[in-house]
Amino acid sequence: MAVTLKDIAEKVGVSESTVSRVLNGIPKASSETRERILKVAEELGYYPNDLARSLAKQKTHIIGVIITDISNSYFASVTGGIEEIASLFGYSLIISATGGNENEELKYINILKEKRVDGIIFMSGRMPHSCEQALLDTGIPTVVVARKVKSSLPSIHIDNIGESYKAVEYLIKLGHRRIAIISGTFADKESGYHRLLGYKNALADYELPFEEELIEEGDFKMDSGRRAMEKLLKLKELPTAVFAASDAMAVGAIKAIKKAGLRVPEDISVMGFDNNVISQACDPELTTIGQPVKDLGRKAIEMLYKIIQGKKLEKMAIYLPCELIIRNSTKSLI
Amino acid sequence: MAVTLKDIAEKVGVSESTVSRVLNGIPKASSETRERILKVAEELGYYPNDLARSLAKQKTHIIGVIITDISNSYFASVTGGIEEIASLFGYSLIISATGGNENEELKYINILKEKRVDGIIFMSGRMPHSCEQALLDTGIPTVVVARKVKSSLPSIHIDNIGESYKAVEYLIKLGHRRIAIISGTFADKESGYHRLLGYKNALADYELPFEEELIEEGDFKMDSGRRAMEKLLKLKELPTAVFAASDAMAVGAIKAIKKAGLRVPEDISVMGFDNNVISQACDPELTTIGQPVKDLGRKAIEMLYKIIQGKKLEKMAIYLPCELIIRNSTKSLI
DNA sequence: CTGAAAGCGCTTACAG
DNA sequence: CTGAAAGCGCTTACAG
Repeated sequence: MAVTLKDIAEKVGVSESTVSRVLNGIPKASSETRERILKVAEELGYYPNDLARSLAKQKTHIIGVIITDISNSYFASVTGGIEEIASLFGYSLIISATGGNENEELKYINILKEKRVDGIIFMSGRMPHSCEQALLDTGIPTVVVARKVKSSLPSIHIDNIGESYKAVEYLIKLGHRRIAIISGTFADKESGYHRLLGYKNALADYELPFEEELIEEGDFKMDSGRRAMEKLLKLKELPTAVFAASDAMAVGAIKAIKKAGLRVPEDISVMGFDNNVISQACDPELTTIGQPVKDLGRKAIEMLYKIIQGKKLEKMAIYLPCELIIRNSTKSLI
Repeated sequence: MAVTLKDIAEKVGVSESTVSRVLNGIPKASSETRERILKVAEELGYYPNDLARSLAKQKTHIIGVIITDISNSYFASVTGGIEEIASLFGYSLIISATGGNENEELKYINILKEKRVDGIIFMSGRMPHSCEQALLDTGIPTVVVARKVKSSLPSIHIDNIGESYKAVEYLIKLGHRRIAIISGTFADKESGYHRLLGYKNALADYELPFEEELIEEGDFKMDSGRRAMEKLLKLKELPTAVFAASDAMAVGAIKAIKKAGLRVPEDISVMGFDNNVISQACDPELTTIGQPVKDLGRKAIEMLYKIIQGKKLEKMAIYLPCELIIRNSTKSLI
C-alpha cells in the first residue's frame, strides 16, 4: 500500500536501481530522468522504508540506551544530553528502563542486539559481571556511563572520590571541624562508597579525626536523609556541618534540622551533591556539587560515535569535572 | 558474520522454512529435527534479525514517542508510564525530543514514518495544525497526550479547567476571599489559559469579584513565579492566598513571600499544581493538585495498543482525574 | 549514465 | 510435517 521504489520506477519507466540512486543523490550529472523521478516521487508521496534500507546497509542509525528509570531526574538529564547530540548525528534512540533489575538489563541487551542497533549506551545503578559480558558479546559499540568496568568497554564518569573530597574540603576551609556525612548505600560502589571515601580522605589530609558516629548510610532519597539526620541530632556533640551524598538527602536533612528547632546554616551547615532541581527549591538553597549530567550524556554519545566510525578513542575512561556551587546552606565559622 | 537461519538450515540439513517455523514454535508435533534445530541454534548462538522479521511481517514492535524535552520531569514521568506498559506489551520505544519546535516535530514524525513504527504517542507544549495533519497523514495509529485535537485523533487529558477550579474552590472553602493566580502562559491553551479559566469559574460560582490586579502571567518556571509574586506583593491590599498553575511557580512565589518578610501560610497561603518532586522539597511543603503523570502515560499506550489491535476505542478523549493533595502551604482562615 | 541481478535475513501461502 | 518459491523494500557491485 505504501509507495515503493518499484512504483516510481514503473511510472517513470526506469529501473529501481536508477530511482534508488537518484533519490540518494548518487549520480553526478543530472539527467532529465532525474527530474522526472524526483517529481513522480513527490507526486506519489514516496518516503523510504528505513527497515529495508537498514537491512540492506547493515546499519540502523539507532542507538540503544539502557537506563534504570526514565522518570529519575539524573537518568532523564543524561539521556537528554544523549538525545541532543544523537539527533545531530542523525541517530534515533531506543530507550529501555530496567528498574535496575539484572534480568531486565540482560533482556534489553538482547532486544537491542536483535534490533541491530548501531551502538549501546549503558547506565545502571550497578554493573553486574553478566551485563558487562553480555554487552561485550553483542559485538556492538558500547559506552558505559558512571560505572567502573573491568573489561575493555569504554566509559565515562565523574570522579566521585575527588568531588566528594572537594565538598568536604570546602566545609573544612569554612572552619568546620566536626563534619558528618550522610552517605549513599555503601553497596553502590561509585556514588555510595566512593563518596564516603572522599570524605575520609579529606578528613585525613586535614588531620581531622574520623569518627564512626558521624557516618550515616542513606539510599540517596529524601526520607533517608531525614532519618539519618534525626539520628545525628541525637549525638551528644552535634556536627557543625553535614555533607549529604545527594541533594535529596540534603533536603531531608534540612527538614529534620528545622523540625528540631535548629537553623540552616546558622546552627548546622548542609551540603548536597548533584545540583538537581530540588537544590534550588528548598530553603535555604543548597550549596552542592554540580554534576555535569547533560555533558555526561553528550560525551557518551560522542565517544560512541567515534567507535562506530571506526576511530580510536584516546581514552577508554573519561572523567568529567563537577562544579562546586555555593549557595545558602553553608556558613563560615571563621 | 552473524548467524542466520540459513546457517542453521545447512548444518541441520533442512530448509530455512522449517528452521523458521521451529524457532517460532509453529509446528505442533515435535519431530526429532525440532530438537536438532534448537540445539544447533543454541550452539551457533543464533538470535533473530528483527529488521528482517519486521520487514517481512510489516510490523516493528516499536512505538515512537515525541516529546518536548526528556529532562523535563513532566515528560519524563509520562514517558516512564508509557515505558512501563510498552515493555509488558513487548514494544520498544523510540523517543525523540523536539524542544517544542514545530519543524523538529514534523521532522520526527517523518522519521517515525520511515522507521515504520507501529504507533506514535505525541506530546508537546502545543498542537500545531501542521503536526496534527502530519500525524493523520502517516496512517499510523496515534495517541495525543494532553493536547486538544481538532481531528479524529484519540487523546488523553486532565481536565485543566475543572482541576484548577478544584484548587481555587479549596482555597475558598478555607475562607479565602482575595485569591491571586499566577497563571502559565496564556498562549498555552490547556495548561495556561484553561487553568486561568477554572480560577475565573470558581470565583464566579462563589460570587467573588474577579480583579485584574490579582492575575499574573508566568511561564510555569520558578523564576517567573518569583517575579509574579513580587508584583503581587506591591498591591495595596494583599491577597490572602495565591494559586500558582505549577509547583515550580508556587515555589518561586513562596521564596518571594519569605524574602518580603512574610510567612507561608500564616500570612499568605500558596497552592501549586503538578505534585512533582519539588513540591515536597520546599518549605513549607506544597498543597497542590496531583497530576496522574504515570497514568497518563500508561493509559496513552493502552489506548494505542487497542488501536493497533484493530479494536474500537470506547472514547476518543479520555480524562484522568487529579488529586487534591493537602500539605502545609495553605491555611484556613475560618 | 543505467539495468539486471544478487543480496540483506526473515515469513508465509502453496504444494506435496 | 516439510520444501521451494516468492515476497518484504531497499542497496550495490558488475556489466554495458
